Amino acid sequence: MDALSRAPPRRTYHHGDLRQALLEAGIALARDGGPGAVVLREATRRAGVVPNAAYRHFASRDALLQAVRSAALSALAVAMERELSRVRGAGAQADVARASLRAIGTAYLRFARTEPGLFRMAFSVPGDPEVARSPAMAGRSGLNPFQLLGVALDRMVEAGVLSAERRTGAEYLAWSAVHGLAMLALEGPLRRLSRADLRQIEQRLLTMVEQGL
Amino acid sequence: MDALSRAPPRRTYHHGDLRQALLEAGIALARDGGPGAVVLREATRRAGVVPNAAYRHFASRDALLQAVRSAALSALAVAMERELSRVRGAGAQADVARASLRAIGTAYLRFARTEPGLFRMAFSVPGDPEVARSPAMAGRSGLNPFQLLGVALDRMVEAGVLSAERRTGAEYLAWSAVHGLAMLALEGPLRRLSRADLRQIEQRLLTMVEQGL
DNA sequence: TGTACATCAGTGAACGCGCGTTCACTGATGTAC
DNA sequence: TGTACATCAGTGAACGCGCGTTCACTGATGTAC
Repeated sequence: MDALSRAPPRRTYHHGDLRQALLEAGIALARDGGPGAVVLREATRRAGVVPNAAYRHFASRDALLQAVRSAALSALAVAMERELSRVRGAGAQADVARASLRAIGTAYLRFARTEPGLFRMAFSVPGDPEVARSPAMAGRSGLNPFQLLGVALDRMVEAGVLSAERRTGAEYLAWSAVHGLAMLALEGPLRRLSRADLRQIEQRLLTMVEQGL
Repeated sequence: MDALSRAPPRRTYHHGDLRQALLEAGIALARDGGPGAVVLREATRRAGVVPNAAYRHFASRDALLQAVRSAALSALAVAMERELSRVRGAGAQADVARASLRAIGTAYLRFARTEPGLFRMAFSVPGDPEVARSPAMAGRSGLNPFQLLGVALDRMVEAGVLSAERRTGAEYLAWSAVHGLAMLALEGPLRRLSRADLRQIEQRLLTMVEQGL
């Protein structure tokens, strides 16, 4: 256990890229265990370094936490982009627009299911900037998850599927629905649902959003 | 500070109703601070009792936590019932049904806004039984929040506003939407929204659910 | 090419923290006769 | 009505835990001349 989590002894006095190593250790910790599992001392252990060495690279535990959170948001953005890329090419503009929104939602829900630790990291950490502009939180496109959702909604307006009036604040509505299901399934009362049932509900939820927006 | 949180010294050796006192202290702690703030030692301090005395009444910290969680769910149920009682009497069956569902949602969102600590207590605690039948989680009607939602949806079917087919699992969809908004507004990226903006989004969300179901 | 020295990135040891929980105890209460 | 004694509900003292963080340090690196 412990031996596995320790890095092999270094031959050099300097680490090389401790900051990156700590960040990666933090991400690994978040992955299985969520925010609470991101423990500074454990990250240094994994990097094969003495605890206080972390302070050369992060001002505090919270600074590390924020860095991991950015990475989690970025991973979500990438997952969304991947799902979006499967939509392109298909039929009429309206259909593409709708499918794009759905892809965003699908990716969000799948991310929550397959990376619960990172998902909680991304959204249930006191992270100060609401949805900051930092590229650290973005995907390849340079857009963060919230911005990707916004673009998808814009496309729906362009395609004439969503009125400009209803467009305003629509990200909050769509986001809420999808986020709520993710949370309830993750650590709420829907935890015990079978994966099949859950998937079905996910699809119905996305349909509800599509029709209700 | 500390003096305030300590109970006046007892005159009797026995407390009288320590279990209840600990539970109430736990609720107070949850109220401002959420689950993490429910600390066994602090609860005993407030009850004016030595830390380990708690173990006569709760097997562990987690047992206390679960009791507080039940109380939080019960409080939510009561809030829903209160909002529901304002609907009765009005017009056509269909309208009443729709208004009832909306009342449930409104109460849920308001509870999250006005009692954030209890809200988090109710839903982000590892509480084992998914939505248990325990009366400790219920309101005056004997129904817990989830069951109240179910009844409201049933009424919509009776009123012909919702098809039986779409009824199945509809609680998950409605619940998700409302829960997601509550969470995002509470500790997520929507935290900084003004209360007025938030209320407006809440209403739009409820409309989306109504139309999308 | 070689040396002096400032700067950087680690080490080693120690802190205080408050927590949940266990142990052996004692004061108070209520029940049987 | 009075007493003996089991049971109950508190006390007192102590534990180990792992954490984040601070301090004074030293080994390695790179830059100026």
